[in-house]
Amino acid sequence: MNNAQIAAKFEMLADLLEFQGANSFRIRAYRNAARTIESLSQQISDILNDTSQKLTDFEGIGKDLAEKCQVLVETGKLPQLEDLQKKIPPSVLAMLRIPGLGPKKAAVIYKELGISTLEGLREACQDEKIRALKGFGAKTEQTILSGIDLAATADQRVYWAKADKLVQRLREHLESAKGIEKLTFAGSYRRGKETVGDIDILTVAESSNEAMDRLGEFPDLEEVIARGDTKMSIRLASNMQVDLRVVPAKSYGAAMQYFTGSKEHNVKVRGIAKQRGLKINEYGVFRVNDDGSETYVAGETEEDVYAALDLPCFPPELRENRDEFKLVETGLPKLITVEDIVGDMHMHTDATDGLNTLEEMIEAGIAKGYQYIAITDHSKRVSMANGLNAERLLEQWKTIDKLRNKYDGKIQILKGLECDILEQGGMDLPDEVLEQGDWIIASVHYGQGQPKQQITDRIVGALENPNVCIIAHPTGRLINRREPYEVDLDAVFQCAKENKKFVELNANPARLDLNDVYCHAAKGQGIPIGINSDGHKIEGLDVIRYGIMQARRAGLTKEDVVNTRSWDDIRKLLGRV
DNA sequence: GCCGTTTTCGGCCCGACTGTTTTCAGTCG
Repeated sequence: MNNAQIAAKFEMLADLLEFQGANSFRIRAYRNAARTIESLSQQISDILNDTSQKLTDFEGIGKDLAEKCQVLVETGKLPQLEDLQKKIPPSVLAMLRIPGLGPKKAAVIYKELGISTLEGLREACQDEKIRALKGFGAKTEQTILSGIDLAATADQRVYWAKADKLVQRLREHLESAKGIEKLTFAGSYRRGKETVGDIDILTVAESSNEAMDRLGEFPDLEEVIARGDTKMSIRLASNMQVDLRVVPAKSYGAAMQYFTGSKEHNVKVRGIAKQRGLKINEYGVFRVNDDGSETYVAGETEEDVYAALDLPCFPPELRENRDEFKLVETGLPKLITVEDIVGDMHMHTDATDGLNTLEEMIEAGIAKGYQYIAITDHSKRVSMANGLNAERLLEQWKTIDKLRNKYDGKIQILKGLECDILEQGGMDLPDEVLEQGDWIIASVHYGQGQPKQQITDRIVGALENPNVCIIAHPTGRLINRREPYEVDLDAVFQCAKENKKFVELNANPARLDLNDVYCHAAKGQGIPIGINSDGHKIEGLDVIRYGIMQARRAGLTKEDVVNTRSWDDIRKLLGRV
């Protein structure tokens, strides 16, 4: 049983306990543990087998949950969870996804009416049975009814890149309103998470009514969910929820801090404030006086808010309560920026499945101001993409030789290849061909469903090939679409380290592979990470910034990344000079 | 259920909005 599966069991247990009305802190403990487990770069099973480590060393995992992890790893089951599932049909949990219907109300519906499915709930609403329950009314019944269809799609999160397009439109729309003095998009969008579930907007405005009216005029609006004096929530036709908060200028920084999150980061910050006799909320930092009154200490800027707690202003990407508070002692890392990138080392041309010619891609690289690019078309196994055989590849490299004269002094053009790692293991093209290139990427495209050992052996084998420089998209995951393959990344990292090889952070917004947790782990091992576009057309080169966002979440600095260096320095890293 | 430089017990973040209430519980973020 892997970490994701263990975390899912704990989440399920938390859901069921919540439904039962259990102690809320106990429920939180399960959820915290699930989060911790999901962000571990090592498998729980490996930690259990390693006598030098204890599960209880990890935050949020105590004696009890460590034992439950062990039971899950050994048996794949959790007796406590199975007992609960016997009492509560899993289908009732679907009710919790209906906006406005939480565990308390759902429990009443289940207990009083015996309803356990969304269909049963729909019928009860239509028969006006829900409004008869204590604490319910006609309005609640209507909310539930119209929320049932939403429940199916409610927790769909969109790629950050897609959220960004929406944010730009919202920004333009709101900025044209009169009296909006400040405007920030907070939440997971600001933290640069790979996916975004809703949009949080924060403003300082002369009139909150005008700001809200303006949001109400947004063309994609489907419904206004709530609107009060300072807060408004709307749902767009795409089902995306947008929340707007209007705050006073002296609270703007505090509100930014508060609404940027993450929730877990803020819980920690609040705890630190409390230890110091301070209170922090979206309006500011306050000193709690002996008589119970409160004095405003800070709140105008985020820097002020953190400074009031003797904390540095954490970059939003680090605010996950992973290890950012521990980093304070040694100083926060200076996170990488788009400007640090001096080359792109993974792209395709129309020789295979790209849309633009070799020269067009080179010109695009020059337009980006890069020192170098690597042309890395597919190898022959990827027949669907018209992959290159030895003859066509060598022909392309000859052309590059000629183009190097033409573009001398403007950009370095590396002879590269994205060479397929074959299903049975081994590289798609022979070593005597590969060794004539500058930059060989190895990647898996076929046999993604193979067992862990087999697929790991293939990747490790590729890294041991002296011609290979880097593993592209090492887990193969596609966000929201395809799970990662069952690769043992510990073994991959170990091998990369021993052989002075690199791993890729593929910047395509659907891949972002490696993810933040594994990039952080690779950095910890001292393995350089290449952030590449995998562009299949000129505009495809623009995705680098999504990769940078992910890299920042992993705490990467310029020094951790391959293509912030000159090509000569990269060759040194590879031990080739 | 977790955690500890006041603590091994008694805390565990906190405010806005809605609906159903006559002062508050539930939900959400």
